[in-house]
Amino acid sequence: MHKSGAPASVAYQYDTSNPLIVQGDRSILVEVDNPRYAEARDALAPFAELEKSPEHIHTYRLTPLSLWNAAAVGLDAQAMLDVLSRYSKFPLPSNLASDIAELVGRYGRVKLERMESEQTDRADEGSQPESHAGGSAPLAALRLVCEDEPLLEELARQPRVRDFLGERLDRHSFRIEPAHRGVLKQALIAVGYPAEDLAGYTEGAALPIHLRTLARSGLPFHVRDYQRDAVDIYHAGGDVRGGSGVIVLPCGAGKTIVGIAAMALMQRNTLVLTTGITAVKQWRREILDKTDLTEEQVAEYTGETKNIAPVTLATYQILTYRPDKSDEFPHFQLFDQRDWGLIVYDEVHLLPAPVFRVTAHIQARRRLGLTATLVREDGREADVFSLIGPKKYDVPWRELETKGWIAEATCAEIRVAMPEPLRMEYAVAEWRNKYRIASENPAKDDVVACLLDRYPDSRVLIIGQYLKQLRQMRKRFNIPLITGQTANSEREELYAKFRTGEVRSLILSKVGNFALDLPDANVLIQVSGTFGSRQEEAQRLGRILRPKSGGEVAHFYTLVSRDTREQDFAHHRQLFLTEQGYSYQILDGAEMLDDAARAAG
DNA sequence: TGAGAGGGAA
DNA sequence: CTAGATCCCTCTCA
Repeated sequence: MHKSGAPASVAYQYDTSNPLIVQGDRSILVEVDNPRYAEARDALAPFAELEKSPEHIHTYRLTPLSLWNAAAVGLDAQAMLDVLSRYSKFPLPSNLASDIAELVGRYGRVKLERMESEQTDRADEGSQPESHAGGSAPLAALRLVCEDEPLLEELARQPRVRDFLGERLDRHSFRIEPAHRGVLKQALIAVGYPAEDLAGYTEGAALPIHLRTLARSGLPFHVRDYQRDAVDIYHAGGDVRGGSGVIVLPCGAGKTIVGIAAMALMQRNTLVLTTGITAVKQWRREILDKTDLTEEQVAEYTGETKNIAPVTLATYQILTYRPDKSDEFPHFQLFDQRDWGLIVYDEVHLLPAPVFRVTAHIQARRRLGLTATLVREDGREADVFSLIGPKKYDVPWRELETKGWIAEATCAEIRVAMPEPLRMEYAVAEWRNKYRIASENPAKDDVVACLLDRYPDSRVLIIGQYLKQLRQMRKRFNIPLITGQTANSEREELYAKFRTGEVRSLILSKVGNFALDLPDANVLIQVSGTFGSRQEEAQRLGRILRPKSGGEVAHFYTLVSRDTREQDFAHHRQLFLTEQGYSYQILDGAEMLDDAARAAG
């Protein structure tokens, strides 16, 4: 997917009209108003992380993890330096080239390999897989290999790493117990040398799966180009380089289809882990609709049904369940119930700690992570990298927009002043209460009214975090409200009415973050949200990204109290989408109201 | 046997 | 930092 840039010998035209300032601390300043901004941003995105995005200058950073993820898809240091040089105002800081080369070069300096050389060759995907009724073969021992002897010595002396090394095999390698494969990788990334895992996988029990060209629903079905690319790249290198990693795709881009296509490629018993029961049901529906598997072959393993079949769908929560604080996780046995050949981690950015732990023990199983935003709010990205695998594929959201797979969307941040008495309340409030006071700013209601008037023919969703605030809006606008307390039957009824247009707008609490069956809308108004959650922002935008029949543009508005903590959190929330190429227009709430009043005469 | 409420967890 | 939603278990009631 990523092409390496110009050859190293090219002389660059450093010019102050270029958009980047590259600094020695591996931060990069990007001029947003520069004509080459979009181009530079897209070139930067594969190996840099957006850290701050105030109006005019954005700050990106080359973090070890962003560089290693790029290295894992084959981007080399020279290609990255080429990008920086091409868009830089000034010659790069003298230390930077060696600094980047050093960091990027660390990925793969140590490798995990299988001990035996007589690796049994597996038949290619095209041919019929043989059946493996007898369960998995005994796990072969592994070795950690590093051609750089002093480095290996240094690593072997690191306390965190030392414990997982077996006997010294020769100058360049140690024996590794298969059980230590995961924890060793975690230790190595923690000391700054992520291992490249080339030890391969156990086959898993065979399961013939074929994709239908005509879905059971009667609609034609085919895997889209980018979905096919994602699976091919995930699998590239067969069982040595392929077979584990993460695919990043926007909400609504069909991650389930990617998972199903991976299953069809592997032809193995598969365990799918998801965030909730509704997701389990959705996966099951899709699998039955789009493959030739039968009802009996696809089982749900959740709080309500505990079936196990060649394809089993489970929730993260049932895995993390522990009776009375014991250290036992009774449902972990699910991992041993079958000879799984593939484990799919849906919404891998939400993977909970105990599932990391068990995943560390099953590193011989192929693993596929799926997510819309690889960023976690808890800083455990390194665990995803070492235990699920590096990022294998992503497409900027805007690229899918250009191709028409997701709707074009505009984003706007509307700053709303707080009324005078509230400003005083805010000023004297305790630090921890300020966010809520700002979020519930009642002046937002007037702006919502204004937006509702502006889009009389659109389907509008209003999403917020505080029930009190939402109830107030329901009262004022007489729009139905759905919260966690709303009975399922009532939810479905409202969704259905919204779909047919009988109900034009809905107010949603945090249910809107999870509801998979929520119909698509054209306009989304966010009136409050969870602190700085980038993921939530992305998820909510995703609600309006389904392509519109007439190709209409979707609109995302986020309402923020001016000069408050909420504004700071709002900025953090926007980072991921900004990285994806969306820009937030800043609007003034008071001006909007004035304009609306004038227009009304 | 199944539905529904309540508590605890992350 | 908080509030809210979800899920899983157990208990109760029919």
